[in-house]
Amino acid sequence: MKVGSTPTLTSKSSTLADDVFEQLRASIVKGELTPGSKINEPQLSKQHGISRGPLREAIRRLEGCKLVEIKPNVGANIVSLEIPQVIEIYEIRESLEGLASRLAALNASTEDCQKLRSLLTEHELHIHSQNGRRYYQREGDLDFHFQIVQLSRNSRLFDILCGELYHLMRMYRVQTANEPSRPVQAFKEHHQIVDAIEQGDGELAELLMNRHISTARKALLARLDAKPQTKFSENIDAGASAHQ
Amino acid sequence: MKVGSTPTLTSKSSTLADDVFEQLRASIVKGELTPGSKINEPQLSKQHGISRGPLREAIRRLEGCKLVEIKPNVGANIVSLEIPQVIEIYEIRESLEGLASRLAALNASTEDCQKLRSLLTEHELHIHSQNGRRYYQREGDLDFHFQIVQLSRNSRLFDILCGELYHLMRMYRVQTANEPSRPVQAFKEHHQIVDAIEQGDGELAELLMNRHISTARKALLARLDAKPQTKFSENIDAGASAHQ
DNA sequence: TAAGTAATTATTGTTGACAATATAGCCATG
DNA sequence: CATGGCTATATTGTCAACAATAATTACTTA
Repeated sequence: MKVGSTPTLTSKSSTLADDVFEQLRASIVKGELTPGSKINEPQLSKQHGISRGPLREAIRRLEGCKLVEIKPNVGANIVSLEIPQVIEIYEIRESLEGLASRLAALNASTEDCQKLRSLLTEHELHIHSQNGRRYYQREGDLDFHFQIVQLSRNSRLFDILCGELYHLMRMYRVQTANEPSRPVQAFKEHHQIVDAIEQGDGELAELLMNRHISTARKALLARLDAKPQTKFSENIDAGASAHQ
Repeated sequence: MKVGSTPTLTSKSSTLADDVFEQLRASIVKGELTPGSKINEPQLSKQHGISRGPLREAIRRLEGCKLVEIKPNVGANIVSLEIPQVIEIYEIRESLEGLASRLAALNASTEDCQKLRSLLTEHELHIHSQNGRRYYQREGDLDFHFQIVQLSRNSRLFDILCGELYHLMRMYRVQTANEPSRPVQAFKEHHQIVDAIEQGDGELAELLMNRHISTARKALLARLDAKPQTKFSENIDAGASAHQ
C-alpha cells in the first residue's frame, strides 16, 4: 500500500461550481446570506475568488434546490420563507416522511434499529441542558428524520427530502431563532416511531410519523392565525387568482 | 414619441439558457435524446446556435429536474429510467397526489369541479378510437392529475409533481411504447375522484387517488417480478404481444 | 498477439471581455 | 411639487479563447 499517494487527500477534486454551490448553500441555510436579499454576481465571484461562469452554474443549482429565485435580466434573490410557505413544506413532509417511515419499517434490519436507538439516546444526553435543547431541536431532530429517510431505500425520496426540504427547514429554524416547541414530547414520539419500525409495523410507523409532523404543522398554523400580520391576511382566500 | 413600441410582442424575452432548457427538456421527454446517451457540449451548442455558457446553465437546470446526471470532468448523461426507479416515483406520487387530492377537495369551487368534469368528458370523446386511447394514456391522464395538483394550491407540491415527476413519467411512457394498461378502469376511477372532490370529502379523495396510483405501481411491480433481470429478456415472453 | 505506456486528440472547466438590459439619478416641464 | 423622459451607471447575459482533465490512439515490449 502506497502511503504518499492519493493525490487529492485534503483537497477534494471537484469543480469550482460544485464547491461554491455547497458553500453558498451553507451560507444561505446559516442565514449569512439574508433572506430576500439580492445576489450580486461580480461581488460574490470576487469574494469566492472565482469567475462568474462557475458562479452562475452554482446559482442555477441553488435555484433547483429552491434556495434562490431567478428573474431573467434581473438576478437571483435569496428565498424568503414566510409561514404559509413553511406550512406547505410541512404538508409535504407529512406525506413523504409517512411514506418513508412505512418503507423503513419494511426494510430496517435489527442493526438499523439499534442505530436509531443509539441516535435517540445520544440526543437524550443533550436534551437536559438548555444548550442541548437547542441542539436537539435544530440538528438532532432532522438527523433522526434523515436516518428514517435513508432506511426507506427510495433514492428519489431521499433526494427530495434531504436535498431540498430539510435544507429549507434548517434555514427556517435559523431564521426564527425560536425554539423550544416541545422537545420532550417530540422525543417520546420519536421513540414510538422506532418501536413501530422495529416491529415491522409499517402502517403504524406511517401513522405515528404523520401525527408527529402534523403536530408541528398545526402549531405553525396557530401562529399564523394569531398574527395575521403584515400584508393583508393572505389566509382568507389567497387563491382566488387562478394563476397560470 | 415613437408608436411602434412594445418591442417583444411575438418573441418572448427570456434568456437563451432558459429557452434551450425547455427545448432540451422536451427533446429528452420525447426520446429524441436517447436515455443513457452522453451530452456533447460543443455539438449541442452548435446545434442550437448558442455558446457553451448558456448551454451549461441549461444542463444544470436539467440536473435539477433529474433529467440528466452530471459527473465532474466527464460530462452529463441523459437519465435512463429502469423499472425499479419508476416504482420509486410511483411510491412518491401515491403519497403526494393523495395529499393533493385531499387539499383539492378542500379548495375546489363548483367551477373548478365543472372544469374537471369537462376535462374528463373531453377525454371520453377520444377514448374510443385506438388513437385516442393512446392520447388518453399518454397525455390526458397526466393532464387530469395536473389539474388536481393545481387545485391543491400548494405551490411547492406543484413544483415537485409538475416540475419533476410528471416529466419523468412522460419520458418513461414514451420510452416504453407500451400502453394499454387499463384506460377504461382508470377513467372510472378519475370520475370517482372528482365525485369525492365535488363533495368536499378530502379523506375519500385521498384514499381513491392512493388506490388509483397504487394499482399502476403494482402492475409495474408484477412486470418487474415477471422479468427479474437484464434487458434482452423481453423477447422471451414476447408471445403475449400478439397485437401490432 | 496482448498488454502496458506514452503521445495525441477531444471534451470539460474556467476566464475575461463584450453586448444587452435594467436600475438610478438628473433635468426639464406641467 | 410631482411627473415624465433622458442620460449615465451598474448588473446581467453571452461569447470566444485558454487551461485542465479525460478519452483515444499509436507505439513499444514482453
